Amino acid sequence: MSTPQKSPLNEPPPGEPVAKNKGVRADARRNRERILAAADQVFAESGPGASTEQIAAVAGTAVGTVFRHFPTKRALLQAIMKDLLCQLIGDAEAFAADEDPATALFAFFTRTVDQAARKKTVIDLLARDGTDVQITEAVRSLHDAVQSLLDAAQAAGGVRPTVQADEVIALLGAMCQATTRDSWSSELQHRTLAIIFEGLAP
Amino acid sequence: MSTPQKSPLNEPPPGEPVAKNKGVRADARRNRERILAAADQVFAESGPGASTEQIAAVAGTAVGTVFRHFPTKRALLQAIMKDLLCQLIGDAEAFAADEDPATALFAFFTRTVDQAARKKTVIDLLARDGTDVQITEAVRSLHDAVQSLLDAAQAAGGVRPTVQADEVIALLGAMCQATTRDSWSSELQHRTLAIIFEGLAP
DNA sequence: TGACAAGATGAGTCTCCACTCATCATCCTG
DNA sequence: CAGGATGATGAGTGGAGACTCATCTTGTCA
Repeated sequence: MSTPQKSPLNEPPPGEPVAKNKGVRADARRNRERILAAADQVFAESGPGASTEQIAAVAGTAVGTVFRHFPTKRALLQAIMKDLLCQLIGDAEAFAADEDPATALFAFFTRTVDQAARKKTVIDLLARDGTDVQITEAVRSLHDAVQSLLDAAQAAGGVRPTVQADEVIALLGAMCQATTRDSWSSELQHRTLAIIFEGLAP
Repeated sequence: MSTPQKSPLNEPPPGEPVAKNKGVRADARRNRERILAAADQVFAESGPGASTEQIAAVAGTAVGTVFRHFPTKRALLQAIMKDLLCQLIGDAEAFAADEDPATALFAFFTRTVDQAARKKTVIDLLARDGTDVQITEAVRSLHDAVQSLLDAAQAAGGVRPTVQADEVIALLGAMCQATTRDSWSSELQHRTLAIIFEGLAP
């Protein structure tokens, strides 16, 4: 009962934007990355039902290692979802910068749905919020990003002014789930998107 | 090894539209109904993850009885999905008869999504087809029903002529899944539907 | 380089759930 | 109303998967 049983290691207080995680051993950091990558891949292929063992196998570690880094399967899922959200937000900003405002929103929409068809994980991401503070926070950021895209598009006359951001996000989530669950032909997917875009247009 | 081990009992050859199931004992028929009702309720509340034991409890039977009637959890799910599909088709026909063609499609659409918000089962129903011949067949019927609704609406000038039935069904499925998974406010739900209807309009 | 703490390992535990079967109850027919 | 057949029962089986922990390995720092 000397109690040096376990050191958390899961998410050290976010000192800074991943500030090189000072006292953490090099192999530990490496493993964490591998596990994250493996989980991303496995969840993408098999959905959230995939087993931890499977992830460990792909990562080339033992199960215990996975659980050392992420105390719960749920925690692992959340970590990935957070990453994905950040990537989505990045996409949104990129489109806002590159495309003209009238099409940036549509381009972002299409891109996201396309990706969802491959990454089954994105499902729960846009749908469920009641998971974690950090996730909820990331969702808010996404909302903001979509809001900007929408504002610009409306200012440019590309989208009807009465449309609101939560409606866009709702539609986005719905389409992501749908393309994921059963695989529409990409042709059907695009025809369906076209209808939605028509509904958003002035 | 005298082998009177088991009599199937699950879905006797569809002699006629449920022709009173001749040789079937009365309590058996009663139990089948109870189980079906219980499963409908439980799956609606807890999603397809609900355990068979739970369903048996609600039905007031033993697990064994459930498995006597439906050899597999999947089979039970399919039976319910089939019922639901039939009900949907009935709805579609009712709306086609009552409403004017331009709005019948939209009314049916709204009704279905509203119901889905309550019945979690409808999700997999409209999404996944690769389950069973009978289901696939029922899905085809639904497709036909929507097709009629759509044809009439287009003839009446209520829907853009380029819209196709599979697109409508895809949108319908997507919205059902979405409202089901996390509960939008019914207000958001209707605003979102409005956008889609706008997209379908000429 | 040696020593020790941080980390990795993986067999084992625990829980949950779909499904089975020997036995008992009920229906129905003659 | 008797007796056989059909159906109901529910403890038991098997398997899957999340999570643990005693033990071994390795990175790191003096």
